[in-house]
Amino acid sequence: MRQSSIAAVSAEPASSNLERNAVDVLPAGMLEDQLATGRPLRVKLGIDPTTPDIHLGHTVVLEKLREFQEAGHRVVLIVGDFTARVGDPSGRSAQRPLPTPEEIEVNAATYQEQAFKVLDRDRTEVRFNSEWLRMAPEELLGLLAQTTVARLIERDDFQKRLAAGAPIAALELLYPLLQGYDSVAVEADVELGGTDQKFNLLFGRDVQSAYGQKPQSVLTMPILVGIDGVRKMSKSLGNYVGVTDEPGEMFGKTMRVPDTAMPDYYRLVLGSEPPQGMAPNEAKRALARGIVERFHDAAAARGAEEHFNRLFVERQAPEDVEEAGLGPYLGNGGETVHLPRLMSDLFGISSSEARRLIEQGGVKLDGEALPSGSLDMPQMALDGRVLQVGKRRFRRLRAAA
RNA sequence: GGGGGAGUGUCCGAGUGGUUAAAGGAGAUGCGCUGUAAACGCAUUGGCUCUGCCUACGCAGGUUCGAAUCCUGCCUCCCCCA
Repeated sequence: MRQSSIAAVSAEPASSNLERNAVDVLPAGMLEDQLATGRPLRVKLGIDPTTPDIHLGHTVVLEKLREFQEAGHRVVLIVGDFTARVGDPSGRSAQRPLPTPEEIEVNAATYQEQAFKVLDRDRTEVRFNSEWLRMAPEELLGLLAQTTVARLIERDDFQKRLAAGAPIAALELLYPLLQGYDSVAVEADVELGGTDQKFNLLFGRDVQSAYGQKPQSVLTMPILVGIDGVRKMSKSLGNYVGVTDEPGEMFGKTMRVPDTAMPDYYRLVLGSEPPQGMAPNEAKRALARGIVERFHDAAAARGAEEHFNRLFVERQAPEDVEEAGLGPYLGNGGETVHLPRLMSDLFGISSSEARRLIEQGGVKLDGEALPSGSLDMPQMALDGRVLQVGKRRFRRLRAAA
């Protein structure tokens, strides 16, 4: 059901460069008129710091903001430290647990830093919306008086929930009003967001009107699918590539993207057309290199690919493997090591899971699978060898001194 | 204020007294294969001092030889009427 909102990117050339890849630019013609005035526009984006990291899904909109900056406009980045405590109902079929104030504070700090991996700091104004949303109750009543319940629940997310008999928290109803008030507070000319933000963005126009401002225009960008190739990229689904992920991790996660989702990644993350006539494997490698280069650098991209080849093509252990002493795991009077306990300690898996992995041939010593039932191994047979658990977990073992 | 209904493993979701660690699906993991951590196929998927033991079906008690399934209280949520 959420799939329908993950719009495929049109390859058609847009009328304006800034409208490239956009799904909606509303109201029709307004942005063009605004641009035609030659006046620098105030372009707003709000991000609620509900999770600690920005991922590639966020960068789709950030890249678009960057283009506005390059065209001479000013970006107003709103860190939704207040709205994070309300919870954006966009695209949700149930209310999600809200982050604590402490989490919000921590996330807000990392968000700004990470956003500047894409945005030009000098042309960005960062504002926290608690600045104006922590308003007097009388003012809040004034804001609430600007709309009706019918208007608030007409959004698709709520209609679906109502039809399914799912709960809608009263708090969630407030969200579009607050986000709209952000636009009033910063006097936004344009607001950007993902397609799932369409309702909120348009609602902001009404709020601005109610406060005697000229309503903003609205531009929505496609939602990037996660590395599962199906659902929206999101931290909570675990299908994301974070902008601060290590190069090797970033490369590997990108290689995991299904071939079918590659064109979207090319267009939305790298801003280029997918290469024609290239073998899928090569095309994906080029994509992965491009992404690592974008968020780290060229050397990191090369290193990440080498690392990838080593692990997944040559099936070898990485160059530098972390060491682990066997001392704490000795049993039988210091003779043997109980592998499940060792593995559970080193890799944070349960010892039952470790046993299963051994049974299934997923545990290797210097590249050779351990026979099933290898639960206790003599310490001397392990010393100096590389223990591999699954595809990606390695440790070089050292006997106790 | 009144009436009705629901809470199951990471998630969704069967199961209404007896081989039930609990169908099925998703996700995840492992193996095989390979052009990739793609796709496809197979397998695994509560924990542990592991041929056995412990814990588990919202929480706390109770009935019973035996309960996720019955009873009581509590908590949370949903719907309808007002």
